Amino acid sequence: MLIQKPKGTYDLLPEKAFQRTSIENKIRSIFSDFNYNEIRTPAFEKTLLFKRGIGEETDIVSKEMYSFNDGEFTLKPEMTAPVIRAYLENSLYNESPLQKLYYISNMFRRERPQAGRFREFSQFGAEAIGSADYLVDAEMILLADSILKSLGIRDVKIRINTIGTLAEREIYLKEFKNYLSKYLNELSGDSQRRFEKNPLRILDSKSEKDNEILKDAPVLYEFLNENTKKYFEDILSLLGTLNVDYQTDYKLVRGFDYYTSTTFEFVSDALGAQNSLLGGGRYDLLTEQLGGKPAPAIGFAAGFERLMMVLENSGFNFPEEKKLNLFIVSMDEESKITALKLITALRAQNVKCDTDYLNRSVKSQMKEANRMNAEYVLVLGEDEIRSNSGKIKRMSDGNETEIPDILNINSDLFKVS
RNA sequence: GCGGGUAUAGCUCAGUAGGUAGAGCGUCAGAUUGUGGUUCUGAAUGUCACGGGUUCGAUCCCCGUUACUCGCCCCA
Repeated sequence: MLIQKPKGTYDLLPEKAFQRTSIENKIRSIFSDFNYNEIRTPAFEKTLLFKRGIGEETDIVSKEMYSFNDGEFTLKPEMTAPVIRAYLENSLYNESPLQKLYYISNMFRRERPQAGRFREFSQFGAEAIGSADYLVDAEMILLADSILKSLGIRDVKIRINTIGTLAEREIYLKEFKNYLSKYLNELSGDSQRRFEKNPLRILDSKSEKDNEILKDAPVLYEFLNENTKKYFEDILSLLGTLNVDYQTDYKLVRGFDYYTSTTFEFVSDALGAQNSLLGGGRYDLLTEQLGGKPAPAIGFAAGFERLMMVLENSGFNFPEEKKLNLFIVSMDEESKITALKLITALRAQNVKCDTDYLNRSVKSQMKEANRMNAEYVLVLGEDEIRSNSGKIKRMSDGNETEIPDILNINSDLFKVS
């Protein structure tokens, strides 16, 4: 019995891996344009970091983490807490009061896999730490939007909301739970459970009946004070000025404990049930929760697998691997050795070339060259070795060019295209 | 953790009203022996997911298991 990959993981075979890498590079260049710098953190952290950061009660921490060494360490299930940990541990605030960081990294959650959801998955995201200016909120949304736009993605909707301060939310939750308690028996089983654990999440329930009940529920926005509202309105008007197409959604909340005030989400219909492509928000209290000095911060994270799904569904024109410039067909021991010498010299001049290693017939080697999409083929045999001359054949039209001194072939021949 | 669907060649999938399997694509070889893409000819490859039951006989029917997949939950 062959050993199979673990549930919820996947292999990226060469074609897909190349596509993936080229999309990554595109994303990096946008981050760079926005003056965000890459940060890399360990694949695993102390489990305590996630308990404190994400919240002990969340599903992720309570039942989806890959922990080991008697629970001391955990494969990272998300990036914000590790980035903030690194920020605090390395005192990045001493280098510059505003840190603009991005990452592209793998993460791990032991969830039930489904479309767009894996156990080892990849996210790209950004964190801006150190400023409570609403301009940073706007820039963050602009950054996320620019990345998707640069990839030609048009059919995403931007939803934005504010969930206010902790104090404001407490007052609201009291009212909200008071309202819901009248309908508790009518709520879906999931929402009845959420009522105790995380009542805010009832707001984005998928149940129709829940949504019927929510129609007349108190609205969080109305419980926010003037400062909070103004901050939010300032972001919205700025986004309007910048021609960002968004919708406010007063029911948009976030799953993790560390979020405060601004929240946003980019959703796509091309994704199926897991339609959230990107999500983020402000988390002004996280640095303190992790035992560091106060620092207001905002960030977003986007699912890489889901992004690739959207691109594939939208017929995205993925770049292709560079063509093989030259394939050398060899026929005997001596020509094989000469071929290897020759391609070694050419490779040193950045010519992408290869030769046969399976002692195949000339015909099969030609087929192989064709399969590799080689631009030119050179056949090396006894005659060519003896005379140190031969012909390179251009595969697109079969034209052959006389090469007088094979051993010192001019690499410029292959540089065009 | 809960529910639905699926499991046959490397890939996409047929099929047998129960008699141990096929196609297309791909791979390999050949079409007078040193030249590809087209065409033609030929070949290899499957414990028909695994275990049990019914049966003279199961890839097909029944039960169980596992894997994959979609959805709930959760989240990006």
